[in-house]
Amino acid sequence: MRHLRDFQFIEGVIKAGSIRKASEDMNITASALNRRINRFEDEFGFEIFERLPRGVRLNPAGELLLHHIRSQQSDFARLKSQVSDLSGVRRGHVSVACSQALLPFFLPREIARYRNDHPGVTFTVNARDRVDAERELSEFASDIALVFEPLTMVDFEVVYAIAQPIHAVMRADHPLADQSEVRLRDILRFPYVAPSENYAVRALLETAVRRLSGIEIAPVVESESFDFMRHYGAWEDAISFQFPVGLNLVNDPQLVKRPLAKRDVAPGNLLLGQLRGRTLPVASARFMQQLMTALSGVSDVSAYGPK
Amino acid sequence: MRHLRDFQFIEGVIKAGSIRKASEDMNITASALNRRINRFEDEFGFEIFERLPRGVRLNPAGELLLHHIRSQQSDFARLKSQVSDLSGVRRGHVSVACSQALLPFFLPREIARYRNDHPGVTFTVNARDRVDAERELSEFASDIALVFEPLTMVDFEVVYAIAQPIHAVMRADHPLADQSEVRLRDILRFPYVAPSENYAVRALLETAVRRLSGIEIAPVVESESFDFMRHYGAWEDAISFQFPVGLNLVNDPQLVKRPLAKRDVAPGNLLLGQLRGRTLPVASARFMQQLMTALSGVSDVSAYGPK
DNA sequence: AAAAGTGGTGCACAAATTGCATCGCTAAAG
DNA sequence: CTTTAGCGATGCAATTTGTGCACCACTTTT
Repeated sequence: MRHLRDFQFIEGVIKAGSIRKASEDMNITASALNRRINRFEDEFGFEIFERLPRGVRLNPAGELLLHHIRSQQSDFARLKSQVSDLSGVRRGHVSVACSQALLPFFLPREIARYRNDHPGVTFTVNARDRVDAERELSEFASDIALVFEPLTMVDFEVVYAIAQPIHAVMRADHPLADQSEVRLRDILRFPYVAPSENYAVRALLETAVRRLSGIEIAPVVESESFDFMRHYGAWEDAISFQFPVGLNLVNDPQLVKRPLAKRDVAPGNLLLGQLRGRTLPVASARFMQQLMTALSGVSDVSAYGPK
Repeated sequence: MRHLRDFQFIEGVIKAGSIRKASEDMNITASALNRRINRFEDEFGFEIFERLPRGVRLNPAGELLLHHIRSQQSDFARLKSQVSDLSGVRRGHVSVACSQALLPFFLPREIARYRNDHPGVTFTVNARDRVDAERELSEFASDIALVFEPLTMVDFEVVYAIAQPIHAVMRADHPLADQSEVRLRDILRFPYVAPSENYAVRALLETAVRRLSGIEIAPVVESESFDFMRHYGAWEDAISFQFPVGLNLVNDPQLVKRPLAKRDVAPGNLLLGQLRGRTLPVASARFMQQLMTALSGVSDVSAYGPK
């Protein structure tokens, strides 16, 4: 849209760090771009960039303006989504930032189901840790976040929350597999893999283990990739940890999952949220509705695994 | 601002009802204006006007767009207010829609006090009944509303509420003046003036009187102007009705106010509010804060009258 | 049937925007 | 200490964009 061009240029300059670099990215001369910026600052009444010898950087007023730009672009997208909604076809784009655990099974299923009803809606899905997810919300880079135990929570408006006990995933012939729930002490005697420090599973395990004096967490393999850890089980008979929403073991009869005893490890909270106070586009709001109902009937998800 | 020009033209066309009429108002040719509109619709992807033989009118998509325009203009004003706020001087503009009762005394005092601290802030004050006040909020024509008993309340977010018992205002030598509170039955035997039907005072009186079978409200003078009614007391010894926030009798020793008995007439609610979900500009938000503290210490206001 | 509205369009002209060359400046490199 | 490379700003000509005028097709009112 025409009236957003200045804003797009400003965003380009911010990202590039200098007017000249930005001009190369955006098919415009540095001189023209420079004048656009200057003219905008004139009309706006305030400078928004600090001029440094090596380029430009936003000043505090510019930070406020940047947030306004992001917010306005998102508003405009919502407007178009609303308009196309009332002209019959449901169009739009939904962007989700989520924990890795939801990538292999839960989100693909839900998105496919949504797109089955509304083929005009497209999706962006990105794995983000709980800090980055919130940052993306506040930068309007994502509409919806679905993460375990977010940390700061100032801009994160929780729409739906569900407790998820950590499950131990192991081979069906594992010595612990015949117990309906497993104790943390017992697990730590066997080889196990665990995610690295900034993931919720690991944090919950750490706090739980801290109560067992003299024991430390010592995974045989530590990784940031849940995908990798899941596949690792095919090669060594090691226990891994997962939240049940991320699991679909019906296709893999060799693996079973067992909940950790609640008195040992606190359950994690899976939080569905958005930017505080923001009104989502139609498509995103509806998809969030669907996620809520899917999560509230999450026993269905568990049903895919052994009872 | 440059990027809002299209929006301003669109607003002009909406107000004028036809492109040609709008073009006369806005120093532009009908042909140029027409092309701006068409180009905008092209880029927007949807028509926003219905073309009628006698002009143009918004279609549903246009209504949504109009709301977006209003919201964006207000957002932009807030942004500028925030920016000038961080550059030291507090500037801005506050627009208030309020009940008539607050015009003579309460609001002038509060605005003067605010402007004493922040001379850069300007004000718009308009008397609006409780329906129009809410409409103005949702059209972004007013930032703050301060009214008695608003009706629809869907877009009206109540920020602060305070109960106001109706007071009877009479001459100091009136037969009822020696009572600390007056009964409705007694008042109705004397001449009295009352506001017309769509004001909260009248509505509360009507519902109260309806419980006294066989009696009807019969004011000797009925008016929409509280100002007129207050002055009328100088000419005829008649009782009038007012909320205490609107009264400052310290300058008029000839008049006294007495509360109506609570068991006779329900107190009215004075509601301070804004558009639901809106983030107000800095100046408006601070002024609303001041109003809240002023209202919470409203016993000070009553102290201006006789105890 | 005529008149007075309306929105839409081709064309010449005016205005705003852009690209190029260049300046003055500062920090990093030699 | 000088040199160099990169930065933002600016004057001027070229070009793109927007505007005004005259006019069309159409509908309602007179």
